[in-house]
Amino acid sequence: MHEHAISAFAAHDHAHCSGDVLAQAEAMVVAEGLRLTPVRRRVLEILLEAHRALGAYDVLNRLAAEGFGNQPPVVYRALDFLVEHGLAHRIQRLNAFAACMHPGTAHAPVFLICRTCHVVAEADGASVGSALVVAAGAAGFAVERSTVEALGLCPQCRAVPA
Amino acid sequence: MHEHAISAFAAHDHAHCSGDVLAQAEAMVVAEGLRLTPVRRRVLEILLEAHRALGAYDVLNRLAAEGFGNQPPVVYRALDFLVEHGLAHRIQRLNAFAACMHPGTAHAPVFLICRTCHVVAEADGASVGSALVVAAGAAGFAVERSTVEALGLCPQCRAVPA
DNA sequence: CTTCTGTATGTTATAGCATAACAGGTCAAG
DNA sequence: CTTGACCTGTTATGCTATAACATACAGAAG
Repeated sequence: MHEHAISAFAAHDHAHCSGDVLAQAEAMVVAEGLRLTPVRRRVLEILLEAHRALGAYDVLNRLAAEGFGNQPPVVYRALDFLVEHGLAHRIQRLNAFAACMHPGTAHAPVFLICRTCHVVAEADGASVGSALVVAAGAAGFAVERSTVEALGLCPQCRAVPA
Repeated sequence: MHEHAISAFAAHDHAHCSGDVLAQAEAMVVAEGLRLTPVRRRVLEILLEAHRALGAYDVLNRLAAEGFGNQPPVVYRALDFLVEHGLAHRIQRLNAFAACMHPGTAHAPVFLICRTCHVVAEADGASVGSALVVAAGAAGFAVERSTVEALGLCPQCRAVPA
């Protein structure tokens, strides 16, 4: 599981990884008795194809161009569904959404956002999460959900300074 | 420095802690050759008085009621200044802003947001930050800024379940 | 096969958050 | 007293998100 962030930054076959994730998503949705409807599926595909975080309206524009509804609630509902069931994540810092790269796996994701190329990678946040629980516990605070996002430079952009 | 989160949740004299922080802020601003103008100072005071996260328009409404400009850029510029210089923090999850409770101190803040009473406390995030740097480093990512926010229950709200 | 029911989608309207661009004022340095 | 830097004010607009209601559709019950 440690190689996800690395592979997200490395050159790779997007069509292939998207296909894998989509297959996992379908299996997971069926297993839970949920429905990956055309709109939801297409939104997930759009996020997977983009392979970076997209704003809700970016997704909406693509949906509309394909004959789906072109009003905000259409895309927000689909995004809410995906986020709710762990198939996508919301990137608070960007007011944007990104496909989850390993759905079904329990994870406390950490997002690494490159300020140059805008790629968003998902890293294993288990150690960060436990440090957070400890720090919060010292204040008597019970953590239920957490958001951890880092802004910086990805390996490629570090290697090629602007 | 470990007691900040605790004191933020505990009952205390807001006027007193606000005054302290404001004095620290003034000293810090002078030391750096910056200007804590009336609008900026008033915005900071408003955040300190509220003692929780406020939306930009909440702050703007109070400003406007006191004769300052009543257009969004007025408050956003003041908030940007405060955030830029560490006198306030942006809470991404809430699209809101909170005064920094110990300006001048280098810190990687972690925010603890109570989902019931909406109080926001700032905890020491040093351990969380270093875990984050390690996790990101494994992916070759260089962290420059990070956002760590936890949603959950504060001590008071845990004690008195709804 | 039809009706019922829950869920999903479509649509209208509006609310909330944020910034670009330009105009005018203040103040200290030269 | 002019210049230049910075701050404030204002207009206008754009982006993000949701409430509320109407329609459609699939599967279960009869």
